[in-house]
Amino acid sequence: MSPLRNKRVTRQRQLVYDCVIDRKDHPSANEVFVDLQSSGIGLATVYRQLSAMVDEGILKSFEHSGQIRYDRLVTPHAHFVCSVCDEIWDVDLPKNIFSMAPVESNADIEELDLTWKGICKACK
Amino acid sequence: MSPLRNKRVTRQRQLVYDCVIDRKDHPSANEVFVDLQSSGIGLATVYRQLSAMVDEGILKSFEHSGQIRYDRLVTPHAHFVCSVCDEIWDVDLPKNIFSMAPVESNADIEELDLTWKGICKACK
DNA sequence: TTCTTAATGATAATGATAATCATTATGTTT
DNA sequence: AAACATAATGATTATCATTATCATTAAGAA
Repeated sequence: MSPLRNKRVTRQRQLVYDCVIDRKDHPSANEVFVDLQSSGIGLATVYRQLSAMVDEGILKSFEHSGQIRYDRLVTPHAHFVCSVCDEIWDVDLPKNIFSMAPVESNADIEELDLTWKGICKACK
Repeated sequence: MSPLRNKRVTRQRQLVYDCVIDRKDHPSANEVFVDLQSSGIGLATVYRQLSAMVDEGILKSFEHSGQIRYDRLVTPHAHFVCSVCDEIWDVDLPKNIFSMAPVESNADIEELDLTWKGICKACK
């Protein structure tokens, strides 16, 4: 998926998109901004482009320790977070998880957030 | 579980605890503060007591649309969030969910966060 | 009752994100 | 290629949630 989407392709939009794709992790807006410092991009533009791309379905986002993290992987998946180093990994959802939706809700499930927490291999 | 726990039992601690227990929902610190306005409690004290109670295991917390929500239910459970009215319900975890931990993580799972999202019965 | 010190409350500080607005530059039209 | 309409940008300010500071207060022990 390209960073186009009936939007103007500005130099800044391309920079933000490429940064998230290249990093392969789950950066915050500020981390993207720091990476792109030398380009002279403005912080507000980084925030705007990231949230625009989430609205367009090009990126996903989730909350993590008080800030929004961005994810280049937009297909359904879960996360594993190490409670020691705080690193985040994309992991598979349990098979058939969507069939395990709670009956209490009595509602159609649109999406889910699943985050596993533990100590990663490296920290153990 | 009482709000004791080798801490001094102040009037404010009791007020904060009772408020969360009585509300039966998932209030933010500010919502607790508003409820207790007439008592003259300070906002900082509400924040301090809530996070202290989480540390002590008396309450649980989770992030929701940019703020910390507090939960009187401390046993493992999931949440259902309505994408229309933004209300939150406690729901059961899928059976044996802990046995479905991702092999990729190669780690012991300490806990998990699971939030289902959809449109609730009332909003449909 | 006195004493020790944890807890409080008022307030300032911080950090993340959103809003504002004059300026710039993209994509289209001529 | 030049002009145009307007979306996007960047500098800045504002907002919101939360944390830190510190003088004062009040639990709970002596």
